[in-house]
Amino acid sequence: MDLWSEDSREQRLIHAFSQFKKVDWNKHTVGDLKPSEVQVLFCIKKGYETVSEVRDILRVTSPTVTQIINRLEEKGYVERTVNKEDRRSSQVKLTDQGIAVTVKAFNMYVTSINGLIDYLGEEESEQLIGLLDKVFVYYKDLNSR
Amino acid sequence: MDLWSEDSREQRLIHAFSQFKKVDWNKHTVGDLKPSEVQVLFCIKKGYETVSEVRDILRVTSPTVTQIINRLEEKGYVERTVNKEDRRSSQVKLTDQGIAVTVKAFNMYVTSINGLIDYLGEEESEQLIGLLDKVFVYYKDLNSR
DNA sequence: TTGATATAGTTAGGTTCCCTAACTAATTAT
DNA sequence: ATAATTAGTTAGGGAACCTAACTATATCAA
Repeated sequence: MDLWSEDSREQRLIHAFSQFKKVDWNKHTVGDLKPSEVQVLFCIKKGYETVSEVRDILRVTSPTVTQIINRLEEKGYVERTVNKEDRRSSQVKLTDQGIAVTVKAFNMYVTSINGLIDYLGEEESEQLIGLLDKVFVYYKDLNSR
Repeated sequence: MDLWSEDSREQRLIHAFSQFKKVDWNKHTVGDLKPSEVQVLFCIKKGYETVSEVRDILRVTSPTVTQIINRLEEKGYVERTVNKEDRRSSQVKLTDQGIAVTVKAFNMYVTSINGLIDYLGEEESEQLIGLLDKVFVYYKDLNSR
């Protein structure tokens, strides 16, 4: 099989990856929230409350998280309070408004994702999750060497 | 199952998607080429030679392609010539230097992807391609309604 | 205990990739 | 012939990231 052929497994995988990256499964605008802001709100809603925690869950850098939280604070969706035990770190909490908008966003995401899950079926959905994780782990290990 | 639980299928899929988007399977720098430039070079190497064709294959807009090609032209990797049959459209061709760098980039990409294919095995690789395409098609249809 | 090192977070500035709006020039349809 | 369409371009901007350099606090080690 000629590697330059569009049908080689390598090419198909490269193409599938590129295409998939462009899928805007998370591009529903929820009010004034950008997708990255929604992701951070989800993290906080789940109970991760410091910049470091959010950074590790989302696998981005601290400045990225700081800046997203700055915007969320300006919009009145979160509040920072200094941790009494360790004054270097701050606890980020959702405001009432923040909770409302997060729940709203979450419902939209779940509805959308459920459409996909219905389309794929239970078995293929699980397969997909497993494979995506596996790919992620492979590249993570590759880069940390 | 509580939807807010990290273990709900919805949450796991949302998380898997976010993580996967961050995988930098295409972040090997090849000389002075950015990943987007590599993708365009691959298209041209495959024989797509107008802005419109590249745009449709990569599913971006014309200005995006134009600007990438501008940079590739500055770097001496491609050349534009006006199409005699339709003077609105231009044919983009690789220079000798362009061919060399494209082949080099392609070899790097294939080597990297083959690492993944080995890791997943033949069956799972095909499953992955199939599932990614399926997701892509689902969202494409969803958006065109 | 104090001085070095590590950790949490921030600010500033930059890169990449992508977009829309507004445009030119050429072609096709009425 | 003129209106509409198509191909491509330029200009400007936004989203999501990053690194470098910084402040402030905490911990470790001599």
